[in-house]
Amino acid sequence: MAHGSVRVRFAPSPTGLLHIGGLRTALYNYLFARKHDGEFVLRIEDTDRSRYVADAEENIVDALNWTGLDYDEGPGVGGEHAPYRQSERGDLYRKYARELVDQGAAYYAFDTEEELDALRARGEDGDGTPAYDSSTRRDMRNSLTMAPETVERKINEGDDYVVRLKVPPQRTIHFDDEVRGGVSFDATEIDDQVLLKSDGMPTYHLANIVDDHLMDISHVIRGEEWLSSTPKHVLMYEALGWDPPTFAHLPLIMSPDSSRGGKLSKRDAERLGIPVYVTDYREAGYEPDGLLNFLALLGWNPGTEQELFDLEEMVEAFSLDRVGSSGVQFDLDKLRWVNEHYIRALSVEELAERARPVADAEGYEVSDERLEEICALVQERVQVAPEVVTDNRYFFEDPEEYEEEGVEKRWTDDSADLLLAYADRLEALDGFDADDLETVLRDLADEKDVGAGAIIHPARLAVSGRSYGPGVFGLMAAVGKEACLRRMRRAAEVLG
RNA sequence: GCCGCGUUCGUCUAGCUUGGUCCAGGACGCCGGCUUUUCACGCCGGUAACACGGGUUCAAAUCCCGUACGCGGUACCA
Repeated sequence: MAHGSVRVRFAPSPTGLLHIGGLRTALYNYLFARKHDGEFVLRIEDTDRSRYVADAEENIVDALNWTGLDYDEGPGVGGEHAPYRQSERGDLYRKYARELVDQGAAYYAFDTEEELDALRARGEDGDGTPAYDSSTRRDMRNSLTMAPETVERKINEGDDYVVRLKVPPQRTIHFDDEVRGGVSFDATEIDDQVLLKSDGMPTYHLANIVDDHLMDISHVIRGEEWLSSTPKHVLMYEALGWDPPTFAHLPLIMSPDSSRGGKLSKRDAERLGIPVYVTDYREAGYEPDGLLNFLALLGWNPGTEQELFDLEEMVEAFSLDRVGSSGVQFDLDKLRWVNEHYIRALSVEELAERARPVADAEGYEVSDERLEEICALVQERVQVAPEVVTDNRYFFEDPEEYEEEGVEKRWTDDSADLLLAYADRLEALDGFDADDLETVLRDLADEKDVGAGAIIHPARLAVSGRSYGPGVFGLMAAVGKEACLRRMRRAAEVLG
């Protein structure tokens, strides 16, 4: 490695809410930095005024805070390379754009977007040669073809111009990628990229390399969509006489929809019920550590059979050479499975804290004590905290209907009588704890000479409306005496 | 179209550098069983893959070539 210390950056564009793929990129950068005792920098790439979204930066910061991916430098926390918003670093980019022009590695161009679009749209000319390719622009209106005085005059007169990278003809640009190995591009395939836009703002390409160099970034870890533009970046590093950082391009997160494929888009994800934004995961009640754990495994593997990691363990196990190179499909089931383990690791109090706002939002009045009792019962059967409430509504309200399949299978001719008898005995009971409920039921079953199941199943159906759930006795105790009696008697009546 | 990257169970993947120990291992999902005179958890078992075609070799998931397919890029967006 050419660099002494590791410095990486997460450089999102504030064009909207932070996407799940962005979080994974941040995670890998974070893991790599911590693993090598390096620094993790947050840089906001807000050079496109037209796509700027005011709240986006705050959302990005919130997401990083929520997941615990602490950055060492960035907006808000500062650092010796501040500022960390590209919109505040404009002069820097203009300076290096000029330097590139002075070195002959870039040039001023006066062609309008419309002219270029028209040329591109024309496709091939009659003789089969393309109307536009990488060499075409060399014959257009720019500082390569015009007299220096003319160029100077046009600029002084306020004509719109851009600065373009002058891609050298006939060259192969090669660079090494930590996850893909060697990658080569033929320079004739590379367009003369705009570096400085006519509004004076840099494009991603210029801003990116200037900042990565000035901020002393050692490793650029980003999504694969950047692989094709990396040769342009390499060319710029060369022209400026800078050492390029080490590159690592991560596989893209794809839509699990086999018929459509492609990058996981907002539309696809919504259609498939997959949350796209980090905010959505937070609202859905996923554990941040669980989300991170899942994301780490999406494109990386530790080389061992370990699947569950806390952040520290992930840091320890992480390495770029175990990052895969093919696109990965998002698997919601696996995320839920991972999250389930994080739910189990919670204390009952912690789970209740998470369930509280859900219960409140649903309008259920429940004491902390009882909510904890419920959490203890369902902790091992929910995958996401809100399900404590939303999948177990019978704790809060009488069931309105009874699961058809369960009734068919468990409700028999003698069920109503047994249930009524059970209810009567419970009514005479002083307390209402699970042990008593069980004793009474088993005694009754013995007397009536039936299996305990003959009462257990109907009781569950009556009290919860379902054929599955936590152990019946604990469940009934949590539901409470009054409600249990009411529900059993009603079921006896309704189901016969 | 062109350029680049990729292709092992439905999905995430191990294995590929240094060919044989792989009739390919793990995990999610799914199915079955055990346990529980209640659901689940747990445990046990099962299902299912080297994209295709040519080489090279005594031997190929592993090396080479080609094809197909997928994805990315091809913007004064990032």
